[in-house]
Amino acid sequence: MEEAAARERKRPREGDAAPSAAAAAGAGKAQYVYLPVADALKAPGARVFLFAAVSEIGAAVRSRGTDFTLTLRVADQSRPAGISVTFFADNVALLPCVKASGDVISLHNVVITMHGEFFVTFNKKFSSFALFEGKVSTECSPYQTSTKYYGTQYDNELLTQMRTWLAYNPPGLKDLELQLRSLKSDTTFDLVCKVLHVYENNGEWIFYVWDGTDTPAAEFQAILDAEAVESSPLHLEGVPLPREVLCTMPCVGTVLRVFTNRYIKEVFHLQKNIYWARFCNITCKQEFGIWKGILGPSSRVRLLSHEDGSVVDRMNRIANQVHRQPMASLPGASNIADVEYEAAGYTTLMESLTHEQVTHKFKTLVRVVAAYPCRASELRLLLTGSYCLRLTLEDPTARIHAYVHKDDGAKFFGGFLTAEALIKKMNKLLGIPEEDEEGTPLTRNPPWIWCCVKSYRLDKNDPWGSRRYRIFGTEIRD
DNA sequence: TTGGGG
Repeated sequence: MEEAAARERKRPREGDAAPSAAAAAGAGKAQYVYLPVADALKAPGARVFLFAAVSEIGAAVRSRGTDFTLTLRVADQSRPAGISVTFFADNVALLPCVKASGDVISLHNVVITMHGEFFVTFNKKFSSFALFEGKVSTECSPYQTSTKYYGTQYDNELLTQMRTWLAYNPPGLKDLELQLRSLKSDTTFDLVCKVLHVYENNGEWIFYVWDGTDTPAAEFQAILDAEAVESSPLHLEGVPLPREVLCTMPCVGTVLRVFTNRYIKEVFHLQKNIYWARFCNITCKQEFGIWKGILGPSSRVRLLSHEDGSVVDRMNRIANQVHRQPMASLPGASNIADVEYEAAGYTTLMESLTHEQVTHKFKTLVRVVAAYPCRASELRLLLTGSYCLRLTLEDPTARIHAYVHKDDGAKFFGGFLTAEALIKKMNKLLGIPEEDEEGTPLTRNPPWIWCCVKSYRLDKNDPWGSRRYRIFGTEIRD
């Protein structure tokens, strides 16, 4: 009798709870109390009550049936790795709308299922939920509840416990999280970033993502494959971004292109709005010295709200950023170029690309990643003064082609040089190391140089299409 | 019914 009374006391007032669930949970167990997630897994098929923190927020999408569906990952102390919860509802507004990861969710009458691994299913007929803010607060009432949610006498106490646990175990902190500034090739990591643009073509998707930091400057093969150097691309995508999209890109920090040929269901939301997101289990590599993100079979995309801890952290860092110059060039750019255009302010390449006027002059800090021509035999032709040199300039925000006009060649190279001196200067510019006793080094690492560049147009009728860049007032020092 | 990561 007493046991039954105790059970009754602990049982939330949820009148329509099915008796079969109690039977499934085994005799004598008070099934209608909240269970630690790890314990709930011992009762697959049973309806259970869970009180957990939301660690990942999926996007609401239409199911293959008639409903809308949403997946959250929730965790508690008993299972910090968390478990996936699938919600169904015939209306998006009925799905949980989690404000930030780390918020707390109460789940009543959800069912544990096992399909290779454990899942939690929210059944729209008999399950209910409530969402609470995860940050420490005296506010204990939920900010969203489903219909049929009846709070229990344990809610407040569990909420306080969960908030305390969360304060020491923030859900955003993952050991495999990297920023763009610390990218590494061939490792799998998570990236918290703002998705600025999504491009689709024939089942291939490109996500343009940004976290306010600069990708590391690439090292190139030192043995000059002239063809590879001359054809060094300005960007990885086949079709360059249309100007109206380009102009929405930030002027500081790298916009990383993340490629996939898999359909990512969050893509709909990302195309419609600019979101912060967590790209999970992604990899990266360099192509032509440009970083490229890749979403593989095990990668996922999770939308994050602006209130999410990881996002707030990124935005604070961006707001506090003092250096607009490329991070990799700090503490000081090598002084191999001497710049006349003292009056001009510093401008990133993206700032120039998105400048509202075609024609303008600026001073920038860049690396020369490629040159055309670069073969010694052809470089000699520059000495005749009737050819121009095309340099591929790079900073963390963009690459451009900039021409050293034939009239500016002598100024740029610091006088009329012998062929040998010219080749030596070009090698220095491209970061090609001089041979030493050890033999030819394997990599070249172009130095950062200050450059004056002017932007102009060839055709009045097509100013943007015929836009060119030309280097002026810049001299390569010995 | 639908849908689903370690």
